Formats: sequence, C-alpha cells, structure tokens
Amino acid sequence: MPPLPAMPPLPLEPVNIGAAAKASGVSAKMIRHYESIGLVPSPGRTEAGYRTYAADDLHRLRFVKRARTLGFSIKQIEALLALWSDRRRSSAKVKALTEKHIADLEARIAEMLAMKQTLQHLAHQCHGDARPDCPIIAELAR
Amino acid sequence: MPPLPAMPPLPLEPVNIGAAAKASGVSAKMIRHYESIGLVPSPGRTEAGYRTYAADDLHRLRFVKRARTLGFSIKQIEALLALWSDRRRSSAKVKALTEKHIADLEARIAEMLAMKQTLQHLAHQCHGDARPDCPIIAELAR
DNA sequence: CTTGACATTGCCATGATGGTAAGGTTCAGA
DNA sequence: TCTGAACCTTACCATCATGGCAATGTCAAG
Repeated sequence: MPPLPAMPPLPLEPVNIGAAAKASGVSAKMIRHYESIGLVPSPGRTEAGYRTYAADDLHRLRFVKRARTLGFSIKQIEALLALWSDRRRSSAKVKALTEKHIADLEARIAEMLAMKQTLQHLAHQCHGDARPDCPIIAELAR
Repeated sequence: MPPLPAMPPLPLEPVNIGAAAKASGVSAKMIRHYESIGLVPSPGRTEAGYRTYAADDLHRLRFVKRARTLGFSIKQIEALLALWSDRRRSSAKVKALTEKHIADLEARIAEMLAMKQTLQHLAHQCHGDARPDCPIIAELAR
C-alpha cells in the first residue's frame, strides 16, 4: 500500500466533527487538539455550539494528516502549512525542511539499527533453553 | 563506539545520588524517578535524608542504564531485572523478551524507512529553487 | 560564619495520542 | 409526542521517559 493512500472525495457541505474525522483521517479528538494549539483555525459553529467544517477546513486537515503520516512533527507541519498558503514560497524552503526531516529519520533509524545489531548478536549467542546462562543478561550486568 | 561502552569501576563505599548518577550514567532525576515507580528499590538514607547507594544499588542502576541504551522499555527492564535476580531463570525467557524487542525495533525501523523512501522520492523531484512549484507540497495537498 | 556545591520534594513541560466522565443536541422511529 | 441512540461539548487524567525550575535543607571548606 502506498504511504499516502488516496482518500474518498471531500464533502462539499459543511460537516460536524465526526464526519470531518472520517473525511480527513484525523480523529475528532486530535482535530480539537490541533485547533487548541492553533495548528488549524477554529471552524464555524452551529447555534448549539457544534463545530462545522467546510471543504477548506477538511482540505487542511487532510494536509496535516498526510504530513503526520510522513512523520513530520507538529512544528514542521506548522511551517509546511505556512508554505502551502504562501503563493510566493520558494520550493527551496520546502525541500530544506523535508531534507532536515529525512536526516532526523536517518539518525533515528541508525540508532535503532545499532540497537538491533547488538541485540541480534546477543540473542544469537543465547541458547534460549531452560538453563539460566544467558549472554544477554551477562552483558547487561557486565 | 560500542553500544554498551565500558564504564569506570563502581565505588565500593556507599555514595550520594550525584556520585551514583555519575557512576551509573543515569541522571539523579531519573534515579529518583525509577525509585518512585518501583523499578529500583529505595536505597538507604543518611540521618539528614540523603539517599546512599551501595555497590549493589549501583550495579542495578547500571543494568537499567544498559538496557535503556539498548532501547528496552521500562516494563521490559522490570522483567529483565526479575530474570536477572532469578537464579532459576530460563535463558529462553530472556531470549524471547529480547526477540520481542527486536521485532518491535524492526517494525519501527520499517515504518521510518518507508517514510524516508517516500520523502526522498518527493525531495528528489523538487527543484529546490526560488520558484513555488513543489511536488512535496502538491503531494501533501493532493 | 559564609559560601558553594550538593541534597530534598513537588510541580510543570515535552509530543502525540487515547480514555473517560458528565452533560447538551439532534434526529428517527414507535 | 416521547424516547433512545448517536452524536456533540468541555475538562480532566494517562501514557513514556525525560528535563527543568523553585523553595528549602545539608555539608564541607575557606
């Protein structure tokens, strides 16, 4: 499956938060959260106080969702949203932000690969039977 | 550098939390935290209420530190500590726990590699100049 | 005796998300 | 028309591992 799966068409009419969640892939809980931290603007409200999301809002939520799926942090998404709505943006800025994120990912991947290597090495040396001798424990207790 | 670097010899005399932090590589803050959640036992106290760590305590803290360095969660370390002090443990249990952790690592690594792949693909297509056209933004806004 | 380096507890923050509780609204069906 | 289900609201707590700060107490050296 592709990392950024296609989604069903957005509703044209303003919808409540539940439908917005379904349409965007962002949980209602997180939609409210994103609003509270200012990542997405406060949507309209019905007379009863229900949030109503127009096509624009849903579009933005989807953008956020896709960026999260690619592992961008909220702060980075803030920047990406600003660049998105800036018609005079330079693609260089977007690319730089993305490459920073790629570098972060690579660092974390390398760290975890190193852990994995060590662990596999240790696990390989471990009999894994009923006896207590265990190079894994021995290494931790070294 | 090796994932589990050798450490200086442990002090033989009981020490205060600052020296325990230096000797174990665990911050004083985290030592107190581990105590509060029961991961390590409450150490002795001086009359003034200062915690005093004996060689045994320091050994245990080092064990925790090494396990954290390998990415084990606190819950897993709890189990590892129990196995460590169980002379009738089966190495199979240690190995199983370790392999579970390896599998978790692999899953996270795979997820991040997928992100990285997609991002690199997009970044590669992006001019990265002063113009606003940007396939990265386009993909997010799709 | 003062000063500086240490120790104590307690609270708040991170990042992104989930849960739960206590209440109000809307709508469809009996 | 009533009622119940399914929705919505806010507000708080939890996760996981860690850091920071504040107010206060202790110890050792000058």
